[in-house]
Amino acid sequence: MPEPRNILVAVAWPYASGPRHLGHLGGAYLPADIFARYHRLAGDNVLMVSGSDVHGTPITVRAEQEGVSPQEIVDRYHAEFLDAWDKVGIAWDLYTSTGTENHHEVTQDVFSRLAEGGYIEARSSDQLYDPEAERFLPDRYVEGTCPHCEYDAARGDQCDNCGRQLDPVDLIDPRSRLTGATPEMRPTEHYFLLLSKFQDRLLEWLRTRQGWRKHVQNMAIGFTEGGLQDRAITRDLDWGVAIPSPYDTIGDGKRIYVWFDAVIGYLSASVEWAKNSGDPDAWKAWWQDPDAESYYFIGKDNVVFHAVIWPCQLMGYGGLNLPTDVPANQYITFKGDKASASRGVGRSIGWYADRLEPDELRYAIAAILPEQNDTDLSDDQMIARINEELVATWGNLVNRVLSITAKNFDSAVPEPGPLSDSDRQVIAETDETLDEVAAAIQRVELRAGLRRAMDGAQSVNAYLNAEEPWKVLKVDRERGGTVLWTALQAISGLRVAFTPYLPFTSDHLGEILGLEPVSSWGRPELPGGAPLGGVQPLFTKLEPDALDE
RNA sequence: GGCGGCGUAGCUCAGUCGGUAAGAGCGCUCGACUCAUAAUCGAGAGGUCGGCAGUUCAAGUCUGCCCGCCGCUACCA
Repeated sequence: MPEPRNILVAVAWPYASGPRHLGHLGGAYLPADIFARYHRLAGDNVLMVSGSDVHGTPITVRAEQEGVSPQEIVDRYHAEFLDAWDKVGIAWDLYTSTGTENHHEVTQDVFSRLAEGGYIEARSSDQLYDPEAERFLPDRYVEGTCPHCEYDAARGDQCDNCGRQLDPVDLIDPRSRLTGATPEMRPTEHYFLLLSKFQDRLLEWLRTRQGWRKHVQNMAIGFTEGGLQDRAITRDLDWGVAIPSPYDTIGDGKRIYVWFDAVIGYLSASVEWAKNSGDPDAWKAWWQDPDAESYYFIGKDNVVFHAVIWPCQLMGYGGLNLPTDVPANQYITFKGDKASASRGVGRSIGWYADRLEPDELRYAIAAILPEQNDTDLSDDQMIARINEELVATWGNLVNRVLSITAKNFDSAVPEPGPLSDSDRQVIAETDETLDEVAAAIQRVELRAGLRRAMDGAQSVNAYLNAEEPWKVLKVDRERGGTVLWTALQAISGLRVAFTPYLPFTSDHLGEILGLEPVSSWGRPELPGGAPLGGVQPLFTKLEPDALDE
């Protein structure tokens, strides 16, 4: 057995400003879960963390629109996310939020350390100020008429009508979203992260990464080559992590802004997990041991934050591991449109989880993970994949073997006679399948891994068609029983290969076969004579209208 | 506008360093089987690899231009 590896599975922090949809599930949460489940079975020490991102202006804007506190918005969606992870089986070691005291402390520590290292400094700039509310306004708090399309409710950062990036000073007839007052420019002081100081080191690091997805590496290198600009990390807000002493002297009503603290969540969540585990230093095995590995599962819109800015923060802090890989996914689109909860494209994870068995949902998404390209998905395609691949190939294989065995051998594993070459070959192929699925998952080629497992199931179906045990049993009971014994061994192996993808039915199948939950990456042998549970389908075939509301 | 990614069979996608005759799954057609959730297995049809031009003995792969989609463009994260 190889030495266990310490593997940090860091998953994008969902923004608690609205429901998350299948694009998020396929972009980050499901691939991370598959990857983490595999490594746990392979005996590695996995720490998989994430949490709800509770800061940022979309949350405060929404709260003001609804007339509630930001915390109420956050609590609502945090609870929804927890429910979704439970239903879909996303098995976190810790799912927390950026609203914890621990997160604030860790963020402040990172801030202070970077400031001590000379990587953060205060600068003054002119910002829009609301004279009635007596506060500075983030871009999103300013609205007005878009200079491009004349849409009259364009936000200061972007026009929702024509989609263009805006600068709030370009807005025609700008007004404060708080009071309607006309904003004026006033000087204000903020802290800047001096990204420019990391430019050369970062570029050298990015250029030497091995095995990264091409689009991720190129995007990060291209962005960095364009010149890293120092970037403000505080805002005139009262919702966010407080600026730590002695740096809290640049004026009232300022907080550390969300993009700086959100990525720190990976570290703070690891620290929180360690505290909970009873060993407050336990997180160091994933962050300070140079042999530890870290994989960041995110969508492609987040590449710059995870492959450029977060590594800079880590370099500046010192002594912490940089990402081993950032296997960012592209997008799942729905009939060509990017999924977007705010635009009503693509329904929430919970909506699907209420209508599909969790493993059916997991299969439908895992089979089309957008690892290289944007991938289009529709409800009809999901149903077709579930029925025609998952149910027909894997579900039916299990069902047909268990059915014949139950009828002919009184629901027990048959005692095998001498094995033929074809018997040995099917079992050997199953073991190869396990190896190849493992290799694919380690390369974070999760679609390919699932495909390989399905190929394994097809091989066993072909073996059964060739051996025809239902005929053989009528003339040679021992030989027929040997074929079924062989098929059961193969199913036992394939079950393990499918476990990272289909954990619920893996457990169910284990109960039927009289096996413990899968705990290692290898094929458990089913001894002749072992009792089998009742025959029941692993999956239910879906009606064509199963997702029609 | 600038930077990056992508465009391959009806659908969803693989194609490494340029190299037999372009691949998979699903769908479709035909055949076999009838243990199994009308499931399974086998065979087959189906592609001017977005377009044009170029480099090369050889281009899906390299170069240029064009068309289309997506992301980033530093106050969404």
